[in-house]
Amino acid sequence: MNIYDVSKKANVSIATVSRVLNGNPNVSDKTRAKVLAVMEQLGYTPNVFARGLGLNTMRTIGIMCSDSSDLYLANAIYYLERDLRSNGYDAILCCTGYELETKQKYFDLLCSKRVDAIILAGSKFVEMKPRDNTYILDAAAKIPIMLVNGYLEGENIYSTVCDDQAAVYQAASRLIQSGHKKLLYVYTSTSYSGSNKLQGFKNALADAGLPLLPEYIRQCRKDITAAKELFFSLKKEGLEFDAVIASDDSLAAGAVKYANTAGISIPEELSIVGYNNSILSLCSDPELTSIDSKVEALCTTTVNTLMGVFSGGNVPSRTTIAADLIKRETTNF
Amino acid sequence: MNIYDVSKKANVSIATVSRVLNGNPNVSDKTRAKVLAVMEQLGYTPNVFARGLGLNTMRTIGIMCSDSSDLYLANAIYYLERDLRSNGYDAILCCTGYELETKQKYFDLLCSKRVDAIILAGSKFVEMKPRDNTYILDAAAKIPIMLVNGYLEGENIYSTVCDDQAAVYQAASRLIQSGHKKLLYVYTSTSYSGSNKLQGFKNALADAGLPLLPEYIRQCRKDITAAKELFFSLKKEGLEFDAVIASDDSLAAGAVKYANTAGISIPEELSIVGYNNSILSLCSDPELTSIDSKVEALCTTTVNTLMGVFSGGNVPSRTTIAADLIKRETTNF
DNA sequence: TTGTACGCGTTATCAC
DNA sequence: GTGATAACGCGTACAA
Repeated sequence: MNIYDVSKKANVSIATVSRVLNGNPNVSDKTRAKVLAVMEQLGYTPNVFARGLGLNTMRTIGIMCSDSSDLYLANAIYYLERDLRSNGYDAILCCTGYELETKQKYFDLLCSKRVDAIILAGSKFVEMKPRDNTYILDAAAKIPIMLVNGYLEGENIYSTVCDDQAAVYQAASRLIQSGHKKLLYVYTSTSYSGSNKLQGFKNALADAGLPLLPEYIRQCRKDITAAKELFFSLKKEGLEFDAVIASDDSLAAGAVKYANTAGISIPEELSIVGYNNSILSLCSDPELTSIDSKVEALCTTTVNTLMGVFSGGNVPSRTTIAADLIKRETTNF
Repeated sequence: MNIYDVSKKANVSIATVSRVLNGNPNVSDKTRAKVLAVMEQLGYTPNVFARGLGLNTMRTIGIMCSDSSDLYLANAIYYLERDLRSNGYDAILCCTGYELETKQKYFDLLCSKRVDAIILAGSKFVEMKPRDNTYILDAAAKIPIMLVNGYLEGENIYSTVCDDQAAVYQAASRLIQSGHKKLLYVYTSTSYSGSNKLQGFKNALADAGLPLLPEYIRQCRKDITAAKELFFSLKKEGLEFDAVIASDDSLAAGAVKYANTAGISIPEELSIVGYNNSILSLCSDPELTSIDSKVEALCTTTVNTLMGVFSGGNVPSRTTIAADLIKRETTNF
């Protein structure tokens, strides 16, 4: 079942069939109707491989993420796929894990699959050492590379980021304004996004004239139980804190469980702010005040930018989107 | 940059290059080394479209799910992609939403993309009315259809399911044995998986000689807050219950929040069992006893079965995997 | 062990 | 407005 069968049955050439297929206006209405009827009758579908061979594109985008079961990334993938599809593109998903070597390997793999672009979801792809990013720059020589909530400068590389720094700055400032003096910042990673959040925290303290004490900045695995234990051990250390800002809801959820267990009242004795406005912020009791990092907007913008790149438009290499502070029960502002 | 360039530079024919490419043993070591060197030097990658055109396969599997940001499905997608890739297959992701019409549309779309098989993740694809499933049966005439935690009988259709019925039966029986008399069952949907769970509940009551009261079987949106409100309204109705079995952790999490708010002690006054052993079971306080539906095993088995189908092996059209009851803090067994 | 020639199903470029 | 034909790049009989 191919274009020849259709052309034969419709008494036209394959060129005409192809024209009908691709909406070329240079076909008479009569011929078009005839061809369409035959296609319908034969249940003909064009072969995407042959088409890909000629056009050298399959209208397919590679999406890379470290772990599609991560709450944030799962949402990102959902929105990316949805928006790509509504633009007529398929998404090939590729979960790379966290090691540089496998990330590079999968990157090459996607390139060799002739995807039309690669979207890097999450801030885990840009490495600290510039030379560890050359594989991305190399790929950008061939196809557009889109970063969702990550930033890398380079030709044919486009970033859409959330203004994490401003968001954390705002949250910390709010806490300080409402009387908190001992803010604890807990974070999971030092990625692009992670270091921006931390910077926002530092700036807020500085602008409020509060001291920046290293023991009030702690790292923790992205794990509710691990976070809970961290807070208990901090308490044991004798560290006093009246507010927690977490770089991820899971850590904030751990803080809630810690406070509930230790008999510390929220938000009277301890205020807590999470990040990502995930399902965990609704599952926690009391519910988490959390920073909404606007995944959907980030993804939609990324896809729109990509479409702009395809159509040769002049698109910004970097777009920043403001976060939202969602107030719930773990803060009194 | 194609196979001709390589053959020219290596002074061999394209056939030889092709043989090297595909690991054909009929090439002398010397020639092979020469060709490989040239490939390396030119940075040559075979064109997948041309290859796909000849072989009529791109080693790509379509994964369909209703919503990739759903906790359960996000995990399923992760494992499916991982296992497919380790078998040398790519995964095209397709989130269909919940409407039959769009599901059908995306199904056709994937078929027209000439994927080698379609994996249906989650039990939301098999409809109650048999005629609403004909689109799946039709597709199965062309390519294998794999169901993850859903069941449909038909040629070239393979199901891997979790024994939900036995799992709920066991949980309910345990609750009854430990002295509970008024078990409330809350569920989200009446899919294949959903009706099995319910049947397990009914059987447990029957085998224990307890009455089956319709007011003790309630439906609720998959939403923590909605669930919490449901329990409050049931209490207001005057319904008494000493145990809750939920078809999803989100409903169980709602039950925990209800009990905490209403001052009901867990598990002394109210025992709660969730389903899926998701992150919510760890976020709840106390942590949820939950049924682990073994997503990873389900996915691995699905992919293995699919590989069996491809290699022409005799594979079972239906595989059942036992669930695990993970005991935590919301039950006293 | 190696090479030649054709088929795969499109799209695009001509000529008419 | 339509038709013939040449790419597109690879796999693979078949021949040597």
